[in-house]
Amino acid sequence: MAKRNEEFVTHIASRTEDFPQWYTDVIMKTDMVDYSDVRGCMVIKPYGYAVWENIQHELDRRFKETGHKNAYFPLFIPEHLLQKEKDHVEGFAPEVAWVTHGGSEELQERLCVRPTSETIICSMYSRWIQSYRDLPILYNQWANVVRWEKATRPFLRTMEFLWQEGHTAHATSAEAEAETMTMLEVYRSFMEDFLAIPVICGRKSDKEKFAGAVATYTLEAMMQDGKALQMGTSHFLGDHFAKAYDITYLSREGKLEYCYTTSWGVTTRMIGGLIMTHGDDRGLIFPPKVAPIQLVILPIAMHKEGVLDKAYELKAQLAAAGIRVECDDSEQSAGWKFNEWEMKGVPLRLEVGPKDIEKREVVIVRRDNHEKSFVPMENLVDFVKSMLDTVQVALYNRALALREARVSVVHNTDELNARVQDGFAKAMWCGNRECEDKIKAATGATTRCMPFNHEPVGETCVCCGKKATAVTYFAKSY
RNA sequence: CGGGGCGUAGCGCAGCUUGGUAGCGCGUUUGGUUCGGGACCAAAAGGUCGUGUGUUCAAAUCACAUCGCCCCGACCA
Repeated sequence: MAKRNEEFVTHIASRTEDFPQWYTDVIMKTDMVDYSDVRGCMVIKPYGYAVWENIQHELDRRFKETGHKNAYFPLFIPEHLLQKEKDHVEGFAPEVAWVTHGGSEELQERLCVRPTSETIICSMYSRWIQSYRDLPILYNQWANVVRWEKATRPFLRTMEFLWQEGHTAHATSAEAEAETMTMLEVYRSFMEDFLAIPVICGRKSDKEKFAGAVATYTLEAMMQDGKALQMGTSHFLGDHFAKAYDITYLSREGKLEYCYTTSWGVTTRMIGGLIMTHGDDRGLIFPPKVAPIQLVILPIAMHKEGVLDKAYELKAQLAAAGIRVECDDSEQSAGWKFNEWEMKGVPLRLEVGPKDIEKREVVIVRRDNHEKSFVPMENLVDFVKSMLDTVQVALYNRALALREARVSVVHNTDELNARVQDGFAKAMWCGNRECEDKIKAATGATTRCMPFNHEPVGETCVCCGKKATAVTYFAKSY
């Protein structure tokens, strides 16, 4: 019956032959999203939104563990507030949506729909912060933002998207820098442990950094087509915003000082990263920790005496153990269900039929490698728990191996150009914008980041041959 | 914003070159047999061919315009 499967996979494009088409096919056919009547905006359907909810719960827990509190700021920002930080407004102005009318009346001052909230939040911080005793302020908000993008793709770039944005204010530069690094590490461990996506952490070039930041730190992941996806960023804003928005405090010594601020965010784009990191030609593969459904029960010959009852009993047992489990008792053939749930990326499948009930066992099949186990019913919960952990780790290791196979050190632009066709080039760079632009024009690749604690891989710039200052990753990116 | 592709039943598509009764597959509905890798038989429902204007006795088909979507590039935390 292998032939049937080949017919099935023609329903979604092959990811090696047409990766973009594969991506679109998979998210549409698994019912994660739908296009809407608004250009560039998507509907996140329940199966997709469940992934976001799992991400939110886990990140929110980690934010609170590191001392942050949630708040909510307005969607609208008056134009005069946006104008105050020069680099920031220059960076965002081209993609801002404006509200000009309330009902039929024209507004005296236009309102911007937030593309990010530094401006409105900093203006509030300037009111709330008077003394060193008010610091630090460690707030986060879960919100939607709007950026008027010209080209969009579901999850990866949409005009409206969901995210969290942390905004903190500190007494000293060192404290704010430490916060920037703390949150980068929160993101790194979340992405690697929870999403099973290996990331490369490092600093962005001046060209690529956040508009208005002193320094931007990023987490870069490699997708299966070798392109980079920026999974999240953490910004050290120095005193730029504090000066623009007049956030000052009276120090212990009685001196008026400017604050130092940070901001950090991750978005629904991570869901796109999840899909493009783990999926295969049969569809999605979710790491167990983030999977909307961790195990699906498929009753075989379910109209035979006792099969459905046993399936429901096993479901209750697994649910009671905290496993996200579903039982598919719909009127479809078993074969159809196998393919459907594989496409939807459920990490484990449990088959139970008359033969199994007789032997007091069930069949468990892994989504990632199709390995089949026969498990005695009395060991079920323990087996499933440990198998979910095994799959979680296996997916991370597979993604890491794939990335390592496609990263290499390059010493000239020809090598760099060849490498970035399907992977990351690691090279020395002089740090000058001219070389960065030249490489972009010649190869389509941009600087992704300058990683921490990497040994130099040479002494001269891959482009100009002058003295190099930093190890840098170059790649084509989303 | 540039280049390419596409809008026909819920979904995927054919039909357009050479104008003349709206087609196929999947899904859906009804009944029956099935069920361990996308089952089978029988019957049925489902369409202002993206939109507008024009050419014509006649337009899904030709022309012009327009809207939308997808991919590549440019641009972009």
